[in-house]
Amino acid sequence: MRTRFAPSPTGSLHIGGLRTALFNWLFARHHNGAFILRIEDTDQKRFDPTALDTLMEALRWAGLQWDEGPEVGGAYGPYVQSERVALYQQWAKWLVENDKAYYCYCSSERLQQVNKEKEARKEPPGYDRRCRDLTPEQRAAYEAQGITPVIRFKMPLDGQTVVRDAIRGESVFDNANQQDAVLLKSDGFPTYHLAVVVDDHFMEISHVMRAIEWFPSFPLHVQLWQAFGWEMPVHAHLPVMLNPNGKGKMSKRNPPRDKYGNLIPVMVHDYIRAGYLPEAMTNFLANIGWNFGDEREFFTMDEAIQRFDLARVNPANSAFPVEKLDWLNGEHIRALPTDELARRLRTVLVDAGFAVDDDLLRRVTPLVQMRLKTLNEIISLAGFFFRDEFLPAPPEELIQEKMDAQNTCRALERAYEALSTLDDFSHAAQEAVLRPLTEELGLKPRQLFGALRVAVTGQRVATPLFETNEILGKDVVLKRIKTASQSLVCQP
RNA sequence: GGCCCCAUCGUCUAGCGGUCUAGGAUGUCACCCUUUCAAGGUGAAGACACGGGUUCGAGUCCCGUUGGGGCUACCA
Repeated sequence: MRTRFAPSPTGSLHIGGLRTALFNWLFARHHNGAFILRIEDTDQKRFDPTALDTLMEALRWAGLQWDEGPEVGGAYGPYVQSERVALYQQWAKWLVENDKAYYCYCSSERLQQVNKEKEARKEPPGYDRRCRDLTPEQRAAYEAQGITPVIRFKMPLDGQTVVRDAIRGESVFDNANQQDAVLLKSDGFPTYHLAVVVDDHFMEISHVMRAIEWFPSFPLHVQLWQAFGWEMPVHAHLPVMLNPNGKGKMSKRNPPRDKYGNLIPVMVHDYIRAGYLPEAMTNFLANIGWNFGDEREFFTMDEAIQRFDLARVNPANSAFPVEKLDWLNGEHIRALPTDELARRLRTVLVDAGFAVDDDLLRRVTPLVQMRLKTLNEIISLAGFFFRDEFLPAPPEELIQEKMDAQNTCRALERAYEALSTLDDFSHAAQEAVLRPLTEELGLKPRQLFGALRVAVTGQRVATPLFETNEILGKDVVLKRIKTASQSLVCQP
């Protein structure tokens, strides 16, 4: 079994592209086959020299290593279409010689004119096939004018094309509705239609899994395979991922938003930057349009490989379920060994400009592990551990529910006294003196501990108080409590 | 507009003629736990788009309607 992912390098990798790549990869791995990366860079106008690296980086991040393709090579190369142009030209010519295709000399101006007229007559747009049956004399006349022709496919004028998709079965298209598509452009480069058939054939691809957007050109491809007389691989068209509201497919134009109106990313790199785990991302994507087979939705890619099967691919399009991504990311964060999580958090902190003490990070990590939905949340939740300078909260933040400045100040002073007596500053030792203090002061634990948390961390929402204090150390903690109580101007 | 694809809780899905008074997950809400926030536990609300067939029997098969989506380039 051989599958391929064949993106065009026009920018960073689209999240939908990653899903397509993932399904191809899972299928190949399940069957112990090969997963091939092929670069479809036949559109010179949209060429972006940095895109290929970005694309490969995204695939590697997701763990989708390819067995053949750029950088790794393989027996069916080259794997970049711009390096295969001679092959496409050769086979385009073969089609012309065998009366399956023809040279077309029409200018794009004429094509536009034809479409304008068709539109006026309320006819569907399309080429009028003027060059389909040119005499040798007519051709010679055009050639004499120095016009570089394109090569168009001779689509059968009548009859039907039956296509077979592994996910939805057979569909029938009337040939009369089809176009004589351009196969070879006047710049000598192939269009997608020619290149995909030639490459899938010579690269011996056994299963083509691609986006449903290709379905309308499927009859053309089927006719091309037949014209060449080559055996066609199994084709499966994957459903599209729609915006979370179900309106239109995910794209940069038509930016997707979650139910609160927040923009959600479309590009893989934006998810990387946002602190999502590759384990979560692939797990999430595998659950869209495919399912594990039992009721589990949380699984590893090794487990998915064991079970991956085209029969469980759902033909229906789906809205992008963003909330599940956050949930799954949290689950994967919790499933990580603590030192591994620390390693990944380190990158986030360093990127945010913190000087990271690894010993400190190792102690903080267990406190945040069950609280993070994304790695980036470490900054807002526990960034205070790593900041050089302490940023105290405004004094009013110290005052808890049903308390006032006076009793808050008093409580902080009493806590200061209690903690300063401790030689052992472990969280257990702190709790042993602070919990009785709540009763003595007639406060609820949430009131006293809440005030202390704000005093010590500078935030209302933070890591658990005693464990946090233990890491910060007695000196720092006492100093911050004093600062806090002084900010409240207590009455004696 | 034309061609094509699709249709189960808000969302992702299970269901491949009888086991469906439709299962799971997420999200929402409530309660429990609780030092904040999480995590965890318990529970609640929540769907077979509609109309015809076929069949002893339809969420499951067929047709139509409606709705949604995709495509309609010398882009992929």
